Amino acid sequence: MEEITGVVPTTSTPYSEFKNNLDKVVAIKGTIHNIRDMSDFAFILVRTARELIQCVYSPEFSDYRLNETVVEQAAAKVTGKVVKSETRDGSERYELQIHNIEILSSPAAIPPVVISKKQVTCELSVNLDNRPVTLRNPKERAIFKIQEGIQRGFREYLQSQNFTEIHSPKINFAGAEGGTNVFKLDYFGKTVYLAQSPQLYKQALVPVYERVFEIAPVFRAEHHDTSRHLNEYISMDFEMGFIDSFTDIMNMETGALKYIMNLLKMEYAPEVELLKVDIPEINTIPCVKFKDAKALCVKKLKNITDMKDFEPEEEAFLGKWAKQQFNSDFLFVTHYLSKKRPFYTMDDPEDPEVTLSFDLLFRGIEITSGGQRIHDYNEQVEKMKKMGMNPDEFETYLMLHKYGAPPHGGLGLGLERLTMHLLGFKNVRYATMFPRDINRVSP
RNA sequence: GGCCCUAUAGCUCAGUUUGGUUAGAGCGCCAGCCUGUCACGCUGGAGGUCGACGGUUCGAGCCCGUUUCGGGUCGCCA
Repeated sequence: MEEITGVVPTTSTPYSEFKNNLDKVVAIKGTIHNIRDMSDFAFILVRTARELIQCVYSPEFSDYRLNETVVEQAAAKVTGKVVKSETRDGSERYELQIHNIEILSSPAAIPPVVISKKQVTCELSVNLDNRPVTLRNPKERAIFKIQEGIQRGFREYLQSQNFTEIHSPKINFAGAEGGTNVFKLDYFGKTVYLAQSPQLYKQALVPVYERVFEIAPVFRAEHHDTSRHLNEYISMDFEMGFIDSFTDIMNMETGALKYIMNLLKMEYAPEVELLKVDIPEINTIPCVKFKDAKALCVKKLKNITDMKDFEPEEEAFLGKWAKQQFNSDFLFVTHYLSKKRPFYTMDDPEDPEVTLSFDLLFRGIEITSGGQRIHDYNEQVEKMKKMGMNPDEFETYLMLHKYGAPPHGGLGLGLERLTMHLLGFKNVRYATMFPRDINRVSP
């Protein structure tokens, strides 16, 4: 066995380590991604956790002789010397002169779709059917590395702001929020429901920890068959106490988004480059009141019928407007109508028709819903009655208010939707590793 | 769920004026060649119940009906 003289690159010390090992012998473990057989030599691209490393086989310096076991998708340990690549464009790159290849595992069949090219070219449903394989493609996996960066940024920023990370139960006895449909489940003979939001739990924890957040799946039994709906998705939620105004929540979100975008630029550069991600610049995010935004839409667009909410066309228009007017990819729309918001939303004391709530539009699509919550017990009970709900059914939830809650508020952010719009996809499923929708529960 | 579109090789798609012998291409796969590729290139080869069922016709990938799968769009929302 040849002596290893260099530092072995691992998933934590990847390709960038190469230049520190120039002319030294290292061993890398990875999957054979592509083989370009030239004449009496060959290029073998090895796929490691985050990049492709070019290895060169030639009888000149390889003790090993290529054989039929060296195939795409075989797991291998490749030993060799780190040298500078000959590149046509003169860019500085390094490669491995193969001394030896040890095959660690061999595939039983060739992949059903081509994953060794730059792009996976099959259609979405075929891609999803073959997810365990198609995700191996560098561009496909970069999507979910970016998604990891988004949730990591959300977590790190909130931790820096003294938020406590929580996990609320996903199996619940009460249907809780209502409005949208919940999945029913048999639970030892009782009917229980899958959580459609951590809302009630994160509010309950405000008097405990003051600031809490959760990144977790939520379940919606909606019969929507669209390019932006999932029946299970990752919700990034936070809730904070002792706020002076619901603008505190918007400021916190602005801070989190700034942090996330910066983190992507700094630590996810290979993926950002590979996917040509257009990372938005965020300074301050402009705000517009719902009724002003609606007036603008009515003025500029035809056939506006729903005066209580926005249609997709209106959101798209407001996105363009924010870009032109404020040079912002983001736009807060505030003071939504009381009747269109959930029962826990606080009404504006100056105008009870509207709420102290907001949505965040990103490039013309809604990604967040948030606002200030009712903290006074009697006020919450009254609002429930007004909305035709029975407060007795919400006894556990109302313990929050009954035994004292500070002024508070929070928001929920759909991780897949944010990923989708950041990467410019037309379908949320491209930004979902294993989507669960009305027709798909596998793989 | 409503409306519109589609289904041909493992994948992505052609299949023509008017239905007519053995249904084509690119990628992938297999074999051979190529001294630096980087979506390598070149030559050759294998690979098809034309989604399924029924109908019209001397004859259907093509026309008609039914059905299933897939895509788009709308209801709602993150």
